[in-house]
Amino acid sequence: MKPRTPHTCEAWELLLKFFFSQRADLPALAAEFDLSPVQCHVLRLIEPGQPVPMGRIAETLACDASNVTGLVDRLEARGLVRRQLSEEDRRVKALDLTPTGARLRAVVLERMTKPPDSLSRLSPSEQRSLVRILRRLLD
Amino acid sequence: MKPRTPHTCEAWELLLKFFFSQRADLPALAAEFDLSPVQCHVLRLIEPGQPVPMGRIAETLACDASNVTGLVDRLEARGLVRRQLSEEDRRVKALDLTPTGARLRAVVLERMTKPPDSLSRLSPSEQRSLVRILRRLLD
DNA sequence: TATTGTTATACTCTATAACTATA
DNA sequence: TATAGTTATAGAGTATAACAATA
Repeated sequence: MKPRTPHTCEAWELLLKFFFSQRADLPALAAEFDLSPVQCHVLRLIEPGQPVPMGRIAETLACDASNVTGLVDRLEARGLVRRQLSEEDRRVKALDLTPTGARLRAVVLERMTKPPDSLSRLSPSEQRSLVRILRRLLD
Repeated sequence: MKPRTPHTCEAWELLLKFFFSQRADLPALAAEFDLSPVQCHVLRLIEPGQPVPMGRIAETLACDASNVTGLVDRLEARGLVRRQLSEEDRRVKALDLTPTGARLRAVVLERMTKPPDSLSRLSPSEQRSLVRILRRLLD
């Protein structure tokens, strides 16, 4: 009896392999901006003008809330983010980008979203298929 | 004038999004075996019976060689890996798995390569396309 | 001289536990 | 009592620089 989805495991193995092959670039990329990979991640999570509660950052990073304190301390010391007290619930502190932070975020994202050469080498039709499949994957 | 590969950036954005959505699971997965994500990575890089020079680990991890010393110290203290002096070049120390390490590696890999549900939900033909494209990507 | 791995040092990331202020 | 964030503490990952042994 054949399994119903014989290619699932292979697809996952290939994705992992691709993931690991790209992973090595992230620290160097972050370092270009004097950021750690996690700091990049945090910057990415805050869209300008849309403050995010600190607890939500911890949740998305899947880390303890206490880490976010130090993480934000460092970003705030560099003038990239601001802590805002929430009106509704005064326990909550929401993070917003400073103008400097918003500019840096834009540059970092621009740099991060530059596709690797391997992707550019795919044919247009392969790229279209990949986009279609990834959209389904992320639903 | 249209760019030649209009879907490249979108494909990359989607891949990044997928990576980040999966990334959060790795620390928890590693923790199931009392390993850090990087320790998992190192275990993964050593195939049983095929010793790997420490320098090659540093290279693959894209980190400084000095980190590998401590990393391996901890794995060795747990009886998972062994340092072997190379015959040809006595400066080189090659890493090999102990029987315990080889067993743990197998279990970790088995667990890591279990595809996420989102992948299983793709149709067989979508999975075949994905595999084909990823193979090209990794060439 | 150059290279492999180690040591010393400093900083960041991470978790746990105890704490403060608010709900 | 419960929750959001902080502080204190400890362990692990990371880089730089100086070092030993070997090439």
